[in-house]
Amino acid sequence: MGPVESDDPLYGTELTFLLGLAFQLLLGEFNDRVAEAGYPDLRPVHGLAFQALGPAGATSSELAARLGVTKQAAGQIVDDLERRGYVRREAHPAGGRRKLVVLTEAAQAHLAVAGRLLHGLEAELATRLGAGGEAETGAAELGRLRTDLVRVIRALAGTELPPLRPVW
Amino acid sequence: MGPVESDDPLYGTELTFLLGLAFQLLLGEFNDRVAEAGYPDLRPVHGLAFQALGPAGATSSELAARLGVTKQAAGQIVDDLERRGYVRREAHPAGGRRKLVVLTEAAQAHLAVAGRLLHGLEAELATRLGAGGEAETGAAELGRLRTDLVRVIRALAGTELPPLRPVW
DNA sequence: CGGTTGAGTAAAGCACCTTGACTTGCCTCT
DNA sequence: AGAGGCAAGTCAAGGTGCTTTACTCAACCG
Repeated sequence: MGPVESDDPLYGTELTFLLGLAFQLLLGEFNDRVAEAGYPDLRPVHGLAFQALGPAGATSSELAARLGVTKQAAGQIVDDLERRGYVRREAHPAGGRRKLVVLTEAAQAHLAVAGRLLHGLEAELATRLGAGGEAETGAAELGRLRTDLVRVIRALAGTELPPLRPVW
Repeated sequence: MGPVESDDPLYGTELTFLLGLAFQLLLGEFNDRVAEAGYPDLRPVHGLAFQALGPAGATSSELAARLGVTKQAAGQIVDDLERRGYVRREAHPAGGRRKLVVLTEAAQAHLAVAGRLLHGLEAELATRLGAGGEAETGAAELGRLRTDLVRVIRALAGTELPPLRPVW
């Protein structure tokens, strides 16, 4: 039988530290799998950009606001993704200097793959958690964790959520 | 009565995203308070360095290993902290080229303040969570969250924990 | 029409880290 | 003792990903 978590030295460490470590480990594992799945040079911010653009596309200034970066930084990200065939700049229906940045099929394929990988990873995690021999299933534990995290986020941020940014 | 979290649109988002957002919000709040408490230019990595050095001090190569960076980067951090009076380089008892990096009283005072701020923040969070009107107290919820996080971390990393690094 | 607004871009700077190359003190092996 | 190796520390250069500053260009509005 493994260590009981209340005996684990980790249990006494700061909540912030635990959150950071869990996030880092999960994101790192996800990123490794994304790389293995044929996207070695797509960083998490690229996936976030794909999500922020969405099926309808957006201008790069809108993208900047959604990612929480300057419009210059967003422009560089779009340049990079365009060069690699993940987005196109099209004429914007509203005219002006505006350009509509839209996802190519390559980006949509990546989104689908990334979604599968995320869910697969979470399912694996549930299995590993459930294998401890406790009465509770891993899936139930992850559901509870998710609920608690949502409550913490709402307590800290209210209804308006900030963009997820690289942490320090 | 506030929104029930299973109705919250956040509930459907990825676990990784929730972890990242919770971490970012909590760390950001902590960092703001550290700045207000008189340490406007101490970043989280500096606090981690203080913890990694500990009461006995360490060489900068040891510090590098504990922070998960190159020894050059650790050397720069030590240079910076030394210039600002938070650490001193002393002769190492084991001799050689080694130098023992030790905390000054300023750093120890900072560690004490940071510890108070972290615990205060967590206590506030517990109060806010408990104010929802549910049967469960905020402190109980945070204890459960902590337990779940420890289990997730152990499932992903095993017994050897990697250093906490900036995330992407 | 002149002025303002806002999207996009270009250039430079900066924070923070890496890789590469080197010096220096000690230890080991013959 | 002397040669070689090893590990700590340090210089120097490079690179990434962002910001700040400054500009151009298109539409709108009085």
